[in-house]
Amino acid sequence: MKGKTDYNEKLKLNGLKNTKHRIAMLDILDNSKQPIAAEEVYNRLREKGISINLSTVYRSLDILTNKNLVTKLSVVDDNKSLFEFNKMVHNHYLFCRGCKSIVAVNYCPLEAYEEALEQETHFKISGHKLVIYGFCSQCQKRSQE
Amino acid sequence: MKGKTDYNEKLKLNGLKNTKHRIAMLDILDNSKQPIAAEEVYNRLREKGISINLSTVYRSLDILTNKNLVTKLSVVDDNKSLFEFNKMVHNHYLFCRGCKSIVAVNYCPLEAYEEALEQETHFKISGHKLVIYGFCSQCQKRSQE
DNA sequence: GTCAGTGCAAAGATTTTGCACTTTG
DNA sequence: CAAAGTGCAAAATCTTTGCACTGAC
Repeated sequence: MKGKTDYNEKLKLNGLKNTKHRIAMLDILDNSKQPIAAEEVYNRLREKGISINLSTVYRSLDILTNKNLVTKLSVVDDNKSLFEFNKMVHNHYLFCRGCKSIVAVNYCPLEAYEEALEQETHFKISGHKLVIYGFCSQCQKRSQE
Repeated sequence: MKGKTDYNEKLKLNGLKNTKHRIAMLDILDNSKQPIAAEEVYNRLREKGISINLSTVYRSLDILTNKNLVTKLSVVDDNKSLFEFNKMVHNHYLFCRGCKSIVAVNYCPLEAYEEALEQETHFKISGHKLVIYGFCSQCQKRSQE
């Protein structure tokens, strides 16, 4: 468990004020096993006893995303944006079409690929999002029964 | 330019009726250089002089997606779903954060990666979506001026 | 004639915005 | 105190749904 001071500093470094809302949001995202939607962030704040408005959650997530403290992600099959703490560790996702759970995967095979693409297309590549779809082992079992 | 008969057959093969709406939709998607949103499909239908309702567009896109004639895609920075004709050629996308244009890229470096992942995670992988973000050469020039 | 497909209007879901008030630095 | 952050209500945007009508096979 990380100290609140860390979040405190991250905010300061990015020219943002230290409000209990934002610290709690970073804490929630940092300790979430999966990327979560704005409304889920909102619910978890409430569970922690923090009263906040949903529009504030959206606004803050937007700002945190722009400052790169948080990463925004979207998944087909689900018309909403998901957010996660930017751990500065590049990773990807396995999305289970059955139970809709998301698992992060660390290894990324795309670096060489991106270099080749830059040369070929003259794009200046800034990043990528990879989501892999399938069925987790539990959902496979379930469907066999 | 493909004959309408092709779309005709694709629909029939999937147990769908041949309506001018759907044939025109497949034609539009097939000849679009980029994945497009439902509303854009709707607009292009109108331009062709085909009167249709937006909800019908959504419903049909949904059905065509389920039948795998069409592929659904989502891009961060844009809270709507995009659709494209399923050319049965596996590809990926370069998304320009500047002009929001999308370019398809044919080569896919992920096959070996997926096999390794299946073994490691016991997921049954059914596919993936990869979007690479950056700035196209025109937008790079523009920002230097 | 039957069932899939469609139009229309209405509702649902997610996200954004304007404005007045509050809090942080 | 100034600027950033927030709450609230309202709107904007995207998508889905119920029901009655139409068209394909």
